[in-house]
Amino acid sequence: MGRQNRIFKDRIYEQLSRIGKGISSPKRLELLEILSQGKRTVEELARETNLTIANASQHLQVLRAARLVESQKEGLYVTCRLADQLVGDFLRQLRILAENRLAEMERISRDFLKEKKGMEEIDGDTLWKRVREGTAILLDVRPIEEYRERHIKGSLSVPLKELENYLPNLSRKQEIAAYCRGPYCVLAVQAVEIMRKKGFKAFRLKDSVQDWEAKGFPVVYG
Amino acid sequence: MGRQNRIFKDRIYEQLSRIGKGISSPKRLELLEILSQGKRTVEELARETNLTIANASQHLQVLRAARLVESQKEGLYVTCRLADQLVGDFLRQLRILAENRLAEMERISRDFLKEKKGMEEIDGDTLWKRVREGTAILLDVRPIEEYRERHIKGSLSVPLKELENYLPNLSRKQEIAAYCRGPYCVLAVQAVEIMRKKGFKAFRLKDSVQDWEAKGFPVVYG
DNA sequence: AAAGTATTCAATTATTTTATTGAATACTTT
DNA sequence: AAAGTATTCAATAAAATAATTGAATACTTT
Repeated sequence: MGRQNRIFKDRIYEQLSRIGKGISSPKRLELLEILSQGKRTVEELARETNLTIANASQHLQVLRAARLVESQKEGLYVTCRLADQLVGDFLRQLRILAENRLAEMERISRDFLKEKKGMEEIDGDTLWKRVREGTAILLDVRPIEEYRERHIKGSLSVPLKELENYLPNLSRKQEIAAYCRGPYCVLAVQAVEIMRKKGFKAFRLKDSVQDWEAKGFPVVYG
Repeated sequence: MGRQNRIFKDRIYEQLSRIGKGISSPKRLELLEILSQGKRTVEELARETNLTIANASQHLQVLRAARLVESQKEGLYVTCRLADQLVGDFLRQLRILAENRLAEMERISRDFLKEKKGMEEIDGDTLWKRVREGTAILLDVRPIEEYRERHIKGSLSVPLKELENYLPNLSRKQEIAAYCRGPYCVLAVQAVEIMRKKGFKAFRLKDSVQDWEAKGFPVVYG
């Protein structure tokens, strides 16, 4: 096939594999998923992923080498962010591919959610209609900064930590849906459990803001 | 965050990383790209990628473990194929992400193509208009089986190996575009070089059939 | 300027992945 | 049934990656 051609191909696929290497470790994928919600310091990332700081820093270097993540010093901390909107889209594609191809994905979710109530698939059209009509209420249970960055139109920011305090403002007659960072973030699951225990009609919306937007529903950018 | 939650996340990201591992090796990416054009035997794959058969077989096992590739014994050979249309789409996304994020991609291509003529970006709309009008001709220089699987509407199958024989049927007055498996396949580059040497007005279309289809142009399935 | 703190670097060890080789397996053809 | 061939398995060595620790760096605050 020609030596030059071989060298060319090897070089190109070498480059493509940089991105593959970036997403070949579970911890790096978790870091990326967190960053898809907004910027974070190395310290925050380490805490959220159960990594030591040195270890998180090392993984972040791999992600920077793959040009998936950018970071800069801001005051005392180094803050990291996804390098591009495209990276977030690509991660969503990866998730969709995995859900389609890897039967284990669904099994793991089912095992985790079994016996938990209110975790059934929610139909977006119905939910959005009810939120608009005011017959259902939609809570964004992520930290407030993430809500400020972008959130589902019509949703209320009630970070999980403040949910208990917020409950008096909610009615037990109304349907309440909670969402967070997506199907593998557990904030909404926890929120629904808390509300169900206290007798609220709570449901979980699996979607992230980006999923919701991809389905054609409206999103508010901060 | 709760032990159960941590275990859940670790399991999910472990699964996602299976796909990441699949695409973390240059050779596996090359195998996948070949398979995106249609099924192949292990032997053919090994030959096209410059791998030993045992080595190719091992990489293919990794790809099967990631559920990206499926294979079955057909007569004397094991034939492999992409497990799903989604896999091909995902690979295209990866390529697009790499082209956007990794400056090296363009540099490597430019270095490879430098001093080669007829490799400039071709505008799809103009090309398609000319092909329709008959003022330009479009050659598919891949092996005929790939053409039969799917090809750009209006294109003619002239596998690279048969190009020399086919040249008498072509006019030096007409514009001739050649395409193959995509921007990192060198068949069209070689075809254009051959034709240019003999005085034909040849150009290269970088797109694969799938790229062409994604841009909204018509494709014929076999 | 000194002290304090967040982050990265460097070195080590453990683990995983890759390439290579030869043997084993499974199917075809004769 | 025997011979032939394509593919995979198994074992090994080489290479790359991951986690851990302590030291070094760079910025802030006092």
